[in-house]
Amino acid sequence: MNIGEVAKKSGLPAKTIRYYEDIGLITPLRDTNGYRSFRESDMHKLAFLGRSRALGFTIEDCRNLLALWDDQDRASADVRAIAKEHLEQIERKIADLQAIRDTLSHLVQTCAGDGRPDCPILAKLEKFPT
Amino acid sequence: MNIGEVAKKSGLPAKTIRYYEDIGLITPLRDTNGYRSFRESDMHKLAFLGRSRALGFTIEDCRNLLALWDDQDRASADVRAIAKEHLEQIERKIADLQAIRDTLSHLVQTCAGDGRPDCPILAKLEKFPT
DNA sequence: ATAGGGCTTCCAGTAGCTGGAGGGTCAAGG
DNA sequence: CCTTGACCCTCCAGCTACTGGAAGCCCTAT
Repeated sequence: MNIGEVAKKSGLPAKTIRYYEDIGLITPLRDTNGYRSFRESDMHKLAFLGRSRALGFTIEDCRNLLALWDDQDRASADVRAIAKEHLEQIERKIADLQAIRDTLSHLVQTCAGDGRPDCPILAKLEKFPT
Repeated sequence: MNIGEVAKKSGLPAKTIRYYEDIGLITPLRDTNGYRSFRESDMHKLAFLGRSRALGFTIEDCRNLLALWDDQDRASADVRAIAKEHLEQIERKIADLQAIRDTLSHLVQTCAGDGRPDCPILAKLEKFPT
């Protein structure tokens, strides 16, 4: 399979696939003409990567998950630890964003949003104790 | 005021303050020895920037907010538009993260997390239709 | 032969800093 | 007067995870 086909099947841009090769996540073969030649197993890995990335795992997490995936003798605890740590990060991020959202939505609501210069948003940014 | 003092007062690292000067957000004076010399107005702007950034506004948003802040004749509608757009982005991001969190927390719950290789997390990453 | 599409590499840029090298400046203590 | 240590300076590189573009080869169809 050439990169175009793999890109279509996996949903990942060709650029991204080349990048994943660059950083050693996959190692497709090469045809005599220099074109990358993807096996089913490469395709499989790319799909795995696409899903992991869609769940917000970092590339390094993905690298580790991929290694665990390849290892038939892995302990599920290792996988779970990565996922749990990631989950906690996500939860922290959600909490942060919710706090921001609350502040911001309050500000947007109290701002007249008309032609006058008077603006509680700027007032808050000016004075709000961080 | 030297950069160290400003850093302490504003809570921003000196590196960041220099960076903000680099990209034209502030323009402190210079002493004869080459040291940056910050006025109260610079300090004030940095505090404004710190708060805007803490609310997740991009640097470009900050630049625009700062310009509006400086402009006594601004229309509050302009400020509100920036904040509202940002708020909507935040809300989208929260929704995305919540979806991820739900998937992930379900996976973490169903994974035994013991020494056995059997792992629903990897199974999901392998098969889940993106 | 030529046109098009697909493939290759390599370089640069994105956002918002952050770390470090290499060096000048200043105030206090010996 | 000299040294020490805490400042300050500039410039360059690196971080994440790609993305865009230039320059050029390959393959198929007409």
